[in-house]
Amino acid sequence: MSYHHGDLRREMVAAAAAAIAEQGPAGLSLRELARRAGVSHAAPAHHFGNKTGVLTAVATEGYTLLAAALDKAAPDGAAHGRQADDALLAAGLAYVGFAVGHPGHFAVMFDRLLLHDDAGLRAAEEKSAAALARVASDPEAGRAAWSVAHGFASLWLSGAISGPDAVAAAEPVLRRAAITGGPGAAGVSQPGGTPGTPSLPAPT
Amino acid sequence: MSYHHGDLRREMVAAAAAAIAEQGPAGLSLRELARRAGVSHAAPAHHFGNKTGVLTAVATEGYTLLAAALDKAAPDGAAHGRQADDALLAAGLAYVGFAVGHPGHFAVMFDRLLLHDDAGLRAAEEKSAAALARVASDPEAGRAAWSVAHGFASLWLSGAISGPDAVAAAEPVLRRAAITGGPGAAGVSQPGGTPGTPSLPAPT
DNA sequence: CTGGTATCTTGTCAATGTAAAGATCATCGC
DNA sequence: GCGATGATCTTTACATTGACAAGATACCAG
Repeated sequence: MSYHHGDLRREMVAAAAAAIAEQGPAGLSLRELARRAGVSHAAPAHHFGNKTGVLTAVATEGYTLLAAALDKAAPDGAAHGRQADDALLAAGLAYVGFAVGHPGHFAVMFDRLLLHDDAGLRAAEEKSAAALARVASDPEAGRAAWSVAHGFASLWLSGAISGPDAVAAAEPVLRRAAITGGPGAAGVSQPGGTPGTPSLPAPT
Repeated sequence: MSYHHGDLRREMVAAAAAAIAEQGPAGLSLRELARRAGVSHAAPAHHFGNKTGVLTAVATEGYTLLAAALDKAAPDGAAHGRQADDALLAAGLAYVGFAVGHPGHFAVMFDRLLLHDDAGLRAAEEKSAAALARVASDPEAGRAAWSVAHGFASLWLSGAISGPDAVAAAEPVLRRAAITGGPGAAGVSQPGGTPGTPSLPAPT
């Protein structure tokens, strides 16, 4: 084998995501990864530092993919006017579709013990946070929609909710948990709610 | 050191839940557990078989605790009539409260690779499923409410949503994602139908 | 008291993550 | 062309872990 593999990093991220999808983050073995790529057992360490680095790389790719999926499902202009709720629903379905389509990435993205000071991860996180904010009328509505979609996706991936098609099963649920129009719109909005908190992980 | 510890199994489940809360399921070390309990490194294997067995035991305890929390928050009689939505909200808040109060248990409960054929686990799962079904008007409403609460709790524990108090922060979100009354009720921009009429009473 | 069983220990092994130090290659200045 | 420099990968080594087998100890029924 030649020394330079050429595209080892990218290939390892993909292999890691696949392995995580099958056996969870704990079942990921750096040596197994190296074996499948045909390189020595210490090769991954060079690209990712350590195991957490691999998970961080997978999560970074995940946030980028998620941002793209959200943008595609609910393009910029659609977030205003009467179709705002439609856009939010479309984004929610795209969120679920991303989660079941990339279970390995999804399983890692919300892990508390990632390298949250990694610049690439932060940038990717902000991309998807921006995509979410773009379809939500206000931060609180964003959190609500995010919670529904994230919860359904998590429960589906864990097997707690099952069926033939995740997105099809999610649609009535997302409609049921209807996100009410805006702040102070129908529904029970809060007097003097605290608008403030950011929507992405702060370094705990 | 006397041979019989007395209450080793219970103590280890508690220690495991604490360790998982800090370092995640992957960071759990059976040998470290044994060390802290002052027993030999092979003692855990006798009680739990293997590492997955420990996680299964923690999850079982988690489901039991969750069922108790749900029952306490929304007792049996409250699920009918006009207070049905109140009961659902109370159950949702109790769900979030349980998750942030027992992060170690919660982190393991929805792991796909548990020993799902364990009799104790199955029984505990069904207890909490029954508690959920008791407060939901129909299965689909149950899935919707479950998704919202589960999603918010997961995002909170991951740090994606943060603030001073989880349950207080969850309340407006759960209200926002208002569970509409019955099957076929209004949702997000249903064609022609009555617009979403939130049925939750305003906070006093 | 005795046999049996549950509980725990000791010894061992392969696999893993991580680190240090060396080998190979690619690229750029000259 | 060519040598230096840095990136990529290997080799070697070590501590830790999960799992297994076999033995020691404590409790309990008869």
